[in-house]
Amino acid sequence: MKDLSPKQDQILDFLRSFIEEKDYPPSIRDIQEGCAISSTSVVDYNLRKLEDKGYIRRDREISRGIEILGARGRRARIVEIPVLGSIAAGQPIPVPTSDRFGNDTQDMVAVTEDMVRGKTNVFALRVKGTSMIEDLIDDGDIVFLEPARSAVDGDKVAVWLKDREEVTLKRIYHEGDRVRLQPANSTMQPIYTSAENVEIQGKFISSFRPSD
Amino acid sequence: MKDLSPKQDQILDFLRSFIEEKDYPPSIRDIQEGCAISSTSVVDYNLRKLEDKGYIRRDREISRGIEILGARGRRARIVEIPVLGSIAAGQPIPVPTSDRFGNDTQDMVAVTEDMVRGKTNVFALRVKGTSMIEDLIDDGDIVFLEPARSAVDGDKVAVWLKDREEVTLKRIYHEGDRVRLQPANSTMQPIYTSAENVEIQGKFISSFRPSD
DNA sequence: GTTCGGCGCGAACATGCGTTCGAAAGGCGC
DNA sequence: GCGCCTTTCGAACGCATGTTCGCGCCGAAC
Repeated sequence: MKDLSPKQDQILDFLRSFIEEKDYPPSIRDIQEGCAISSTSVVDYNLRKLEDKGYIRRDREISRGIEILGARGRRARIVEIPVLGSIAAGQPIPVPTSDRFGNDTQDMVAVTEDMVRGKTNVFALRVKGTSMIEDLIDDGDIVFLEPARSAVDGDKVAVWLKDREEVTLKRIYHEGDRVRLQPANSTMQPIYTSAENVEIQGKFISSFRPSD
Repeated sequence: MKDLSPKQDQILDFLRSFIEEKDYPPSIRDIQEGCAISSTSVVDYNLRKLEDKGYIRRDREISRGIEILGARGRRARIVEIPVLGSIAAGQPIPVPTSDRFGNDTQDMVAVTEDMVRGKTNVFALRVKGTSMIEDLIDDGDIVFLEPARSAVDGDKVAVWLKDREEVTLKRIYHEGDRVRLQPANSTMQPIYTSAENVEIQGKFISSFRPSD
């Protein structure tokens, strides 16, 4: 796992840029041409070296069976999260689409999965307004939520208010047969409504502030 | 760009999971086996259909020359950002390493590049303490910074304090030949020090709060 | 019924591509 | 100089893989 020869370094660089551009690994002969090497066996030789040193992984007998390891290669699992819309701005958010891949032009953000704690089906919303400012959630923040239909008192949840036809982000408290939706902003009043009127959409996981 | 047959849908799914797992696209025959198709020509046929419909791109005559387009394929540029250490906790942070890829075991987070506004060489730090709480930066947050050697008054910057040998995140104000490092916490006092004593490391871009 | 187009099938073909082998050309210590 | 190892070279071998073509199997339109 030490330093590598200039040629190996060159090959590694070529590997990266090739994959970056084409989205699939190069063949031995691609590398040969790309690095101006005279023989395929030289490429093979150095590839073995790189494998020994742990920089790449190769699937033998398989064309283009090269995988970059280490640093960039030991890639953390990356999840792409749809940004479904805005929250607490009065307008309804689109119902979480069937995901799969119909949502072509939809906003997406990608994060390492530890940023959403390995949860699945996480979605995101843009926060409008400062109703949760004391929970350090500001206007313009992006909040990550995991789908949920229920929550315990004090949870920060996105809820659908049937009568208002809007989604809002608040702390939730069950009080008998009604629900208190508590903003984290001392200048704002809680919303009291009936339990039937609220439909929990998701629970707060984490948040991101795009800019200053 | 309309709906696709069950077989095409299946192939597309297989493509995704294969690439996800192996890091390189499957061959025609890989698809054949993986989807229990009896002939390679059937795969080829449906692959052409998928290409016509714009779901994939193929490089002819090239083994495994398949690239997924659309939705997941038109992948947003993802940048990996090193989390260099903690800030404002008293201990120094390691000097931003030479990047390239010597930093194997280093913590990394990946985000879409719009989350760091396309800046380059961005790095990240974990925040310790609540000295910036009123700027909505809490203990445990991860802040993204762009390298900078100077800043204008009011900027949130990470500065190296030579005499204390520590890095801290504060708002900076130049006051004559001295510098005021202003915490965003009314219970804390600003730090006054000489301009020579501070070395600006980076400017605040954005922040992320991992958990509730 | 017949026809036609979408789709699947299997086999053969041509070539892309990984692998192997023998030989030779450097470094490096002796 | 002499060994010994690493690296390079060129060519051939052979499997892996993309491509093609003729032939069936429908279901829809006529």
